[in-house]
Amino acid sequence: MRVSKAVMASNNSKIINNASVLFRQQGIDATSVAQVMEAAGLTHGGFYRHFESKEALVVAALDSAFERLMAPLAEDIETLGGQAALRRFAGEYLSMGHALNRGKGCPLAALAAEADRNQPSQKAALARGRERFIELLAQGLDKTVEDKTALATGLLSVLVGALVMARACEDEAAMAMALESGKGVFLGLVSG
Amino acid sequence: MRVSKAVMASNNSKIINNASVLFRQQGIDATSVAQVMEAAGLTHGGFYRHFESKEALVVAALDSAFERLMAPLAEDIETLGGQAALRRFAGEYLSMGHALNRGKGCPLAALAAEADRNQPSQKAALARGRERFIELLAQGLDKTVEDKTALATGLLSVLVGALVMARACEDEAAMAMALESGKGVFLGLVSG
DNA sequence: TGTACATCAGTGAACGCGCGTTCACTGATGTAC
DNA sequence: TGTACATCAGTGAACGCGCGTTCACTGATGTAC
Repeated sequence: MRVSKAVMASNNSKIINNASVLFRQQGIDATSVAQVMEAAGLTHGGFYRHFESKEALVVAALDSAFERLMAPLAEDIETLGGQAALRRFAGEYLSMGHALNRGKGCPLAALAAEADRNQPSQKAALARGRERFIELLAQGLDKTVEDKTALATGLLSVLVGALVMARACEDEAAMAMALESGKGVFLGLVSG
Repeated sequence: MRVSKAVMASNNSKIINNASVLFRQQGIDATSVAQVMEAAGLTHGGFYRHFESKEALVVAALDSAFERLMAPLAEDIETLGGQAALRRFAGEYLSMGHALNRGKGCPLAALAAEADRNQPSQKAALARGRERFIELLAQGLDKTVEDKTALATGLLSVLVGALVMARACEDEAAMAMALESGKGVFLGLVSG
């Protein structure tokens, strides 16, 4: 039956949040609309009162995941200063916790390869997140850096590459080495 | 009807090669057995004379893709020497051609995130390729490098990360910057 | 080398299944008076 | 503020579809004599 506007808004958030986690954990194609709705405590039939299609949900889930990943970095840049914020962010991004918890992690590492191949709207959401990410990293760089965007682009590649490779490891020692080597490269580049 | 052993072996190769390309182009889940068989000029029913399951084909296709990617590097290390071979390899790996041609490119960049989530045999094939890749890169490093495996691990992250991020770009300028910045980081690390 | 026959690679229809999406229905919500 | 009613969020069955896999069948291959 009909629910109040407040409940519907809450359900909408639940759908997006659960989808965001499930997509990153299992992949987009491997996650069904019914599964997302069940995780949100609803039945699958009601999905289309919230989104026009699964594709629209994917875009909303990607945007939400990017927002949650980057908000803390944006805040840290304000409060701690650029360099300290970048170092702290890299420490968290390249942590075992992040490598072992895809569902709450970086959407680029989890979904770039898949979303890339999907509909243009998904590829666009991905490219949007990637650009905001680079802007934010560039913002944290020292003023003396010549081409901030170029360096930030390189930093992002290091972060994403190290995380993806860490997750491709079968033992924790190799995983730790992938993360550590990435951290070393990142810090070396930031310090100049 | 029955075909000769030679024809069957040729068909087997065609199945693996076409699967290898299609998986990288479209993703594993998004590529059907029927599609692979059609690309090989066969009908889907005969698939199970060649492989026990789709999963077994995925493993064979991954192994084949890694072999084709790394064989030229192994050869170059022998003939050109380590440093020159690594520089040449990075130039090809981080080229627009590679970024635009997923189907014949690096299986780590195309499939790491997806194969990781699939059955253990697929994750193992991926980890196997990753390890061989690191060994080969380490082999190309200068003798003065302290921890070759650690550095090679970092190099691989840079390669894969830059390629994945380049493919996530919507315009070619951003794509070129992602590749170039990755190349810069890679060469800086190799030169010490 | 020639013949008779068992083998089995490839065919194409069929299977059960889960997918994204649609729809008639329900009943609480929100609104007009 | 109270009442009558239109709206619409959520339900659960149903849709067509493509998937991985199975199977009876075909007829050329490979082998035993």
